[in-house]
Amino acid sequence: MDFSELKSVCCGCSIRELCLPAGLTDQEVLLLDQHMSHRQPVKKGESLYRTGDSFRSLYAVSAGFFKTSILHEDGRTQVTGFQMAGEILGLDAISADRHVCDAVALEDSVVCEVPFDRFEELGQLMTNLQRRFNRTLSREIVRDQGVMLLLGSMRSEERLAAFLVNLATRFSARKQSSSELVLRMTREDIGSYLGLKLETVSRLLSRFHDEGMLSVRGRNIRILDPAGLNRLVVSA
Amino acid sequence: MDFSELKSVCCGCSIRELCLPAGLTDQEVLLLDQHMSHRQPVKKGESLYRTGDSFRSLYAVSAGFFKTSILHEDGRTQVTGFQMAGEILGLDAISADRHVCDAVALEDSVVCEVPFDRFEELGQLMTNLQRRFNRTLSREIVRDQGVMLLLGSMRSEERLAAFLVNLATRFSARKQSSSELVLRMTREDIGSYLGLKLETVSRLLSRFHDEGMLSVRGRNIRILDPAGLNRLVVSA
DNA sequence: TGCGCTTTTTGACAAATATCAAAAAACTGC
DNA sequence: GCAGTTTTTTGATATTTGTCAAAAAGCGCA
Repeated sequence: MDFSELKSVCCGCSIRELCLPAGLTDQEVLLLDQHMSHRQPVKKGESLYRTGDSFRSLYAVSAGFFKTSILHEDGRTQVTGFQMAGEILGLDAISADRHVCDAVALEDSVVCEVPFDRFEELGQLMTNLQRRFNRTLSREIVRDQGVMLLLGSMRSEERLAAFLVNLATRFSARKQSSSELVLRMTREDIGSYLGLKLETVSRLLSRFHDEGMLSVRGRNIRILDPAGLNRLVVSA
Repeated sequence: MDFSELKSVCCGCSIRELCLPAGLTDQEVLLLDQHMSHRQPVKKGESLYRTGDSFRSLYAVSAGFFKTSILHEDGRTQVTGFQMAGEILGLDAISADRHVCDAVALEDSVVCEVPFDRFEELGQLMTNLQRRFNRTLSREIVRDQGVMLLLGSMRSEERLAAFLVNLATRFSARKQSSSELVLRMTREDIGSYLGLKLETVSRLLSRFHDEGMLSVRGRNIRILDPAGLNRLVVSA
């Protein structure tokens, strides 16, 4: 997808995404978006924000793909998530009015920027909006705890299987194929997210391939045996 | 501390804790607490709530100590956190109106229960309250991401050191000794939280003890070399 | 198209952590 | 204070994952 195409993709989406599943009408959403949100392209490799930046806005990903990562003093980094269209960036910055992670586009992307002070004002006026937003924040907590489970009690093959199943599920929720994945991140990014070294990720992908569970060609992955993958996640 | 003592400890604390650092006056807090929150003792070993319970209230820990854990289908569990006086339980349940973890008291404890529907109404009326609460939720996200960093990129000794430093810091913020820790959880709980086996936790404690960094007598731990511990966390 | 850089794969080996087992210590209820 | 249970410690060994290295594949750009 090239950049000029992306510019026409974005719709009145940011408020909707911040508060989905919404109780607002389409007209309300559209109205709000027009007044509050600002579409913004981010090129592959660029940072949307960096650790330490002061916090002004949340961002809804309209198109593209991001990763977020935190830095340890000694230079090690931990990828904390991958965000695709319809997902929100910046929730962790509300806490201290300062971004505490880096958000980097892994492909040419578009975000809708929502100034947080105006969003908060609006929440005061619209009960429903605020309620949805509380849920959005809580959902992120639940997601993070799922990652803790993954990192704290799964073995490497289960982690990778869970990661692939999760990606496939999110793609299919966005009406993209759930068996044909194009990874936007490196093996190192995946490894960081899963608490594994890149070589381990590579070996596991090769093994899943050899076992007929996946077809792996670089970053193009086809899931051949979804049930088998799921079995690894649930029981193995 | 026995139970009858605990009953006299709780003050008008729940709203304050939900929204600290607060912009409300003491009188406001007291007023709100009297109308909205309900003090409740929880005996050691009892569950405050369980996975699947429907969500009605948040809880501020007034006194005592809790752990939260999530269950994997196959019976494995992952401890997601330990909560002490002044900390909040239940934020993850807002997402789906249902608790997604178990909260168990690790000693006789007291919580302040805050019915969430009434709290939300109040947030609509008091801008400041809602703003504080957004931050509280975001702070939990940041905390969880810190655990991801710990689980995803630290080695066992760094994890344990980070855990001890974190506990000590939280105790001292509550004006308790930061060098004299009485662990309320088992080695297995610690291991689950840190993504390690209980034997590994035990061995590491013994090693820190032998190296003169800690004095370990069962669950009584004295930190003899805080700087050494910190060095492990930051750079090792 | 081809050159240089980054990413990925694979192998051999090393290190970290888990597993299994058994004894010691601590706690619980009476 | 004692008997039974749970928790903790420690040792010997196994397994998993990481480290180092080198070649292959893929990608960006002149």
